[in-house]
Amino acid sequence: MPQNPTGQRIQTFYDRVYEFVRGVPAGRVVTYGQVALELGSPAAARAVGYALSYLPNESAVPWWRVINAGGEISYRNRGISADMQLRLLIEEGVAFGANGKTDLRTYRWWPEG
DNA sequence: GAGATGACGGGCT
DNA sequence: AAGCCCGCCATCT
Repeated sequence: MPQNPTGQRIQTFYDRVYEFVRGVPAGRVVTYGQVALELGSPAAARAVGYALSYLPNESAVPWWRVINAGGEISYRNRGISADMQLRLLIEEGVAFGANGKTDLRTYRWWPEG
């Protein structure tokens, strides 16, 4: 983990991504761009996805509740992980249509609200 | 410091 | 509607 000269732990952008995502309740979702926005870097959606790519599937951080702006599962069909994400969300009550999309107006979560 | 990397996003064809 | 293209960002070499 990165540290400053005095040995104190530096909170990187990635750390802040994990912190924010941990606050997303079951049955709700957020988008990559939204997380970036909430963290103060509106255009860092890509970096958000990159940060989540380092998490193991069994992470305490609910990475599966983060989807793209189109209401779809991303992950580029990389192995079984995309299927796992879809399954986990459905188990939590997030409905997906035959087009593979969910309704963000219904399931999107915003902090403090 | 320049170049590469990506689970993105929006605009244009 | 489905791609393609390009800008953006944090990190790592």
